[in-house]
Amino acid sequence: MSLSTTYNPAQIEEKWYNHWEEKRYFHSEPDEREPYTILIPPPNVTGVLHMGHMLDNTIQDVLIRKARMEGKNACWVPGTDHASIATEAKVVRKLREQGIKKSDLTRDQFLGHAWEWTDKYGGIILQQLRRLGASCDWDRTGFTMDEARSKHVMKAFIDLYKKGVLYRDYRMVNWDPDALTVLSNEEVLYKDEQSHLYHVRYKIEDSEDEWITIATTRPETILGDTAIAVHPDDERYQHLQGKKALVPLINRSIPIIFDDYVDREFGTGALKITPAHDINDYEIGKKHELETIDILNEDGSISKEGILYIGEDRFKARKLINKDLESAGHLVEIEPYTHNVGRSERTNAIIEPKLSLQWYVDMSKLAKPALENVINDNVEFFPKNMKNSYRHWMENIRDWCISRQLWWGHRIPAYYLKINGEEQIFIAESIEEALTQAKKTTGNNNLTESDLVQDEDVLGTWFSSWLWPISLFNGMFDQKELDYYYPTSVLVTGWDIMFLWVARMIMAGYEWQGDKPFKAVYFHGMVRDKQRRKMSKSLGNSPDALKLLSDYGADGVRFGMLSCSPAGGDLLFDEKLTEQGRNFCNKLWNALRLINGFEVADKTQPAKNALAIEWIEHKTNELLEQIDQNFKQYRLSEALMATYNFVWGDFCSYFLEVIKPEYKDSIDRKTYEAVIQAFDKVCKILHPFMPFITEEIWHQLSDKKSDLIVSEYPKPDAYDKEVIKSVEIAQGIISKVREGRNKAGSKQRDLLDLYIQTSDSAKELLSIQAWKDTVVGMAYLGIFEKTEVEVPNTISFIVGTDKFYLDAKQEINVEEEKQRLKKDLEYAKGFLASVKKKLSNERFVNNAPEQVVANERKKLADGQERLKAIEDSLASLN
RNA sequence: GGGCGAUUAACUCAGUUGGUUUAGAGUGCCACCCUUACAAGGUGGAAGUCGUAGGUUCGAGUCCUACAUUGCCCA
Repeated sequence: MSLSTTYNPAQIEEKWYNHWEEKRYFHSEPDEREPYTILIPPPNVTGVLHMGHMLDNTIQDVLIRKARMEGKNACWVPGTDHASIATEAKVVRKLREQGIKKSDLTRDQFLGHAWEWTDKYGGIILQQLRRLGASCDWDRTGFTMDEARSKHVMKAFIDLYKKGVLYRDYRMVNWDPDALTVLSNEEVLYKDEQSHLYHVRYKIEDSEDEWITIATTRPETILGDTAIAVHPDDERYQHLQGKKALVPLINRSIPIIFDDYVDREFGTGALKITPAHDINDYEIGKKHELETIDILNEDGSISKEGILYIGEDRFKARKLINKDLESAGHLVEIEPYTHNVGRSERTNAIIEPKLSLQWYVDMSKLAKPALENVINDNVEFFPKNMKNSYRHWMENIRDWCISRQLWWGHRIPAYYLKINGEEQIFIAESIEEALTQAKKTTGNNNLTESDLVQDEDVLGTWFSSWLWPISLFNGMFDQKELDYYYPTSVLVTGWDIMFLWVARMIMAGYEWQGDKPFKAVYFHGMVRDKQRRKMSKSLGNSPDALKLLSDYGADGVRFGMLSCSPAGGDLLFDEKLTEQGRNFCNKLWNALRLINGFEVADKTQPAKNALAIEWIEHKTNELLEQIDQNFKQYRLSEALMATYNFVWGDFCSYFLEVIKPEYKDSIDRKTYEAVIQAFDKVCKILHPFMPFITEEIWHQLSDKKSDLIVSEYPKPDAYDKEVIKSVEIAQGIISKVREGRNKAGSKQRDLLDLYIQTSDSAKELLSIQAWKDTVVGMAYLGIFEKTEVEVPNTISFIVGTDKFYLDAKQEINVEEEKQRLKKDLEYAKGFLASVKKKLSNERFVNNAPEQVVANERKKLADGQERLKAIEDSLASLN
């Protein structure tokens, strides 16, 4: 059989993914095995695969595949969320392109379009995850707006209402004028932005020419001013007690009030108060019983109450009012100013503080168990320091605004009955149920459904997402599956949604199941570009995920994503890393080509092969132990790098090179079988990280009845450090011979002679035939023998404490050799000095543990031996 | 303003309760090599006062304090 010299992933990946799916390896049903469960953080139903998804899902797939191989009942449940705001915005935009306005449609008509859109684009991302190799149980795919999940949302809402945890209140909220909805605090992103501070003077009422100057970043809100506030102790303004000022351009008379909220240092020390458009002003307004004038419409344009610029957008109005203020002589100064601006996470629109009536969840009770159980590690966070921000947020938690002024989502099951101008609320799953309640409460049996009006708003998407760990198993209606899978094993997600989602899932878990939703949370970093900028569409700095998969193969991309993703830290993505992954695949592929090309013969196994086999087994166990340690702490990138170094350095560069037969020669059967076995093990270890190529190699290596994906993951076994050490000495010698060869410019396969200075350890090493053969073979030596005396015209070096002489069969450059030895000498001396310093310190000898002191003594003895060897060599050159 | 972290080679990062021969890896860099699995490769090499200044200790990259630089979260 002949294989191409480079690995071609495309067909192989498709072949194996289809095979795995056909065999239903990804599907899970409860049984007697230990479950290992992961729930996908649902991506937006209309989203497409980007770098963040690839990282998040690669990690999940690694964990789930390893668990599956370890014999656990692995269940990875996929799904999507309906992304209220994002999806509605997309649908509205699409309709607008067709010349249809949302306001021209009925709610049902609009939802028809939205579902059509969802059916068309929904699930694309789930298809794309298959390309990555994600081994999800697709039969269990959930969607936050499907029937089962919707039932949970309704039940949760009704349940919370009955418990008195839900309430409706008129408050200052975060208004998104583009999406035309309120947002929760967590959906607003704050950032410093360049802007201007406008100094505007207001005339004092009934004065000739007396003014008071305020500073504002939002001059358009002047139209809604209902007071000017100054600090009670501010001497500049004492004379204005009881006076009034006139709002520029509209001449509304407003009081000058005194309140110690005002910061005397800021601007002019005088603050304009606009209760309808600033949260702090609102508080002051309430305190001083000021009038509240809302000058903005929902879309951010000026309302009738604004008097001027009616219908103009808030930013256009700002420009207009500046011009008018200036020409009327009110504008004193404009200074550049940087301030914190909140924008909508979804639409990027600048958030408008707005008074409105919304539904809230009282968080005080829900937060308590959610905080406790993270602090005491009942729910374990990785990395640990994430607990700090979690605690901080939880301890300062504010109530959760859950209503959204949208149509796409779960409509709030609240029905309002108006009698004599007074409103009564009935919370029920259906209007029939609400009517029954209404009749009962009012005693009026003549009420009909038309007397009730359902809330026009929907619930925010996170109100369905927080139920995900419960709703995916239908937990509120049937505990059977939930009892088996819940709590799930681990949640893998980015730290950016810790509050938005993770915290709330924990709350929901304790609220409805009385238990945590997952045992651990693994927070990974954000994917950034090399300049540490977050990858985003608008910056255009994000590589096309699907193109990467085509160019480098899924295994290569997975390697690239993982190898640079320390837990919690940012991930600086560089295409070079996927290239490294691709090259690694190629390395594996060529190891396969080598082994497949072996001609097997029934003959005696060379001793050096037996030693190499013993060694690779020990090294594999050493690796397995490291991997085990790393996985326990979710240090996936370290586990992968350890494996990479093992495969490339130990398995390919050393093991295969040692056992590789001479050109045209055959390999003995015993060695061949051991090589297959060792490579099989490599495939198993690597499979969770790089599933496709390992499955292919596994089958190409030998005839197998079953597939790698469901094979048994190797368990770490005890390993012999002595064997590893003796081979390390051999490797040290081989490396030094190569260095000498390089320096002398002799060809790699010219046989050179190597002598070892007689010593106890030298005798012992040379007495092991396998060991000696290894060195002779790998270093291409003619002679490898002991010597009592210094061998002239050779390159000398030290490995461990033994001294070697390499005869490169040509005149050595004495000066160069001297320089090199002098450098070694310096190092040895410096080393000895530091050891001596420690040992001559009485307090060290007396206080340090015995072992530490003994080790220092050994260092001293070894160091002295080496020093002498170098000095001897130098002397012989003179 | 409150809180949390970071600072180790040119770059990205390990360094696990202080002691494993004066610090490791990957990438990059330099030199030599189309050699018989692999040039998407091989062999070898150079490269770091562990942010600064103090302190604790027999011993500090590791612990403490201050400072500098920097990132993030919350207001």
